[in-house]
Amino acid sequence: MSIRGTLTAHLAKALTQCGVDAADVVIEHPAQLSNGDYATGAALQYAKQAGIAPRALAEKIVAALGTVEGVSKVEIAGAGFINFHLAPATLAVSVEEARKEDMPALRSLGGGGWGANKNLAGKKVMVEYTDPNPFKEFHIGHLMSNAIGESISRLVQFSGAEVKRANYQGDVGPHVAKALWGLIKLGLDAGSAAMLGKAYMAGAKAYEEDPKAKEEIDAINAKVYEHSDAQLDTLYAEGREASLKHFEELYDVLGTKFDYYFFESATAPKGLEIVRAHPEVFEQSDGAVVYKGEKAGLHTRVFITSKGLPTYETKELGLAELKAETWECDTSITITAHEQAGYFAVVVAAMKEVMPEIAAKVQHVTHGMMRFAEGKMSSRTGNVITGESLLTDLTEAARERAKESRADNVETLAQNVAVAAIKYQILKQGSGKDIIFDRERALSLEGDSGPYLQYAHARACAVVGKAKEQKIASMIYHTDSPTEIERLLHRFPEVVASSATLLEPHILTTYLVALASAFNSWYGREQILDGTPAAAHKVALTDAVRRTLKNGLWILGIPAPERM
RNA sequence: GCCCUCGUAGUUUAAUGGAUAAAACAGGGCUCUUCUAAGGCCUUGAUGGGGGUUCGAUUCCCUCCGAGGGCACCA
Repeated sequence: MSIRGTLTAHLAKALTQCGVDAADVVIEHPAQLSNGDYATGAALQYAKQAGIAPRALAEKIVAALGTVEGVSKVEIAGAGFINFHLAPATLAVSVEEARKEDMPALRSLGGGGWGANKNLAGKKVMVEYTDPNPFKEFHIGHLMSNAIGESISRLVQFSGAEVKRANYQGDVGPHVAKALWGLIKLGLDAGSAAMLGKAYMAGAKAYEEDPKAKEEIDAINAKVYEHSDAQLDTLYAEGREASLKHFEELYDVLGTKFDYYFFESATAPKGLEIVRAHPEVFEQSDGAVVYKGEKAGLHTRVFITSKGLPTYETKELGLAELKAETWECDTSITITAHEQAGYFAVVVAAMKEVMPEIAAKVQHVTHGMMRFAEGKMSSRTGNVITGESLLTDLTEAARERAKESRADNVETLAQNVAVAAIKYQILKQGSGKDIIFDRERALSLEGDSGPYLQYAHARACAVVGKAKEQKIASMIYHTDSPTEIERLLHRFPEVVASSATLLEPHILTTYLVALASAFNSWYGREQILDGTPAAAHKVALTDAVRRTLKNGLWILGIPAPERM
């Protein structure tokens, strides 16, 4: 049993002995390490029920607890908190665990077993994220969805579930028609991703401003659905391929590998079939087919337009069925921006009526929008900032530093640092809030940042490597009085577990910075390879930090270079 | 108008209802002839207003103010 489990069991028993009927026993990690490794406010919580003062109850509880194996000290603090300090030997177990070699079976999980849990063992989870649209730019929102989705996928994997990554892309619809219109009018090359972006911008602008262009674009849209124009189909195929190929290059840099790709061209007919098969659910209204969300406390949305074309809502129903046919899972998570929450709620309400088994598995995770700190709305060139240009700019900034690093490959390091900078800024905060992206801050590559974590990891790697070279032993002495580092290391698996349960990568991010900071501070104070017998212990500790940062960064989807 | 998020140092973010509200950046001052200075050390500074629930509220409830998003043929 874990030390946490042991503590909870002992505490529950002690509370009962004190005559307290405790519904739940809460054990937390004190924010301040000086307050111990675990703590409970049970005495405060149940003082009223017990009819005595909190501190008096705390003393009774501590007396009833007796000795708990693995705990070296129990103290009462503040208003009546009971703080538990773990024995050095208990902490040493965690440190050794952190240093264990990866088990081959777990190697595919990046860092291996340290920090993993079995909370979702045997479960199958599909995570859909990124979702860029071919023919359009890969924008900041896609970068956000990608960073969050990848990290959630990995958290779920670290919880023992089998995960499949899915990417859903809009390869039909008005935006495609706009891009095709632009390609034709401007005579651009459909084989170039950059030209596609240009064509789309032109088409989108004309659609708003020119009624004739709008008519033409609508006609193209219909033709693409119907495949009624061979020439158009050829152009379409060329553009689609170029776009998808380009996205693939970005996924490679970002560290995502999708298992399934779904396309609107496939979900649209499927969705239409579903909607048409359920006239009792979807109603006719002003020539369109709608779902009246009011019956579920929501609002009405159009599923099939009066022109007979499926909307995104209908395609989403088709997607849900397509996913279920492709891979049967227990949970299907979709990551989108918060602006789609209202739309998604209506789709799920409709889904509950027409395919309840599938609807029951659906989970929607939303994130805020990325906005830019004032006065920094455009990139140097004056264009809108795309996800790609942001990456390019960050890589350029990182390259200057990388040139003076120890990296074998400057370009690779620069790219890794850039990915770390951007992903960190996305993952460091809780979901729901808009992300204010400050490019100056991100480009500085200092302080509370992805590169900070990478640097601490690389530094730990260097020390461990040097120790190996000098054939210095590496082992933990249980007699040593534990430092902040051991105590933080012990928390890692629990942090990963709660981060995974809440699907909140920022919990892990916050923890890793605390660990890296404690390590850097200790590094500044201590000479690790000091030629004394104590060096063995310090090397082991450094090794455990290295491994924890490595696994933690892996979960965040941030590369962990060994030299920089 | 209705619905969904969100208001914490100058700025960007932390804080499963708990302890002295934690960091980073920016500002000021130190620190590489010792293992990586993308580092370390010192220093100034905050819970939008008002009620309520609670032993205890940044956290939960109500209200006001403010920001962002959504609400029929876009995705």
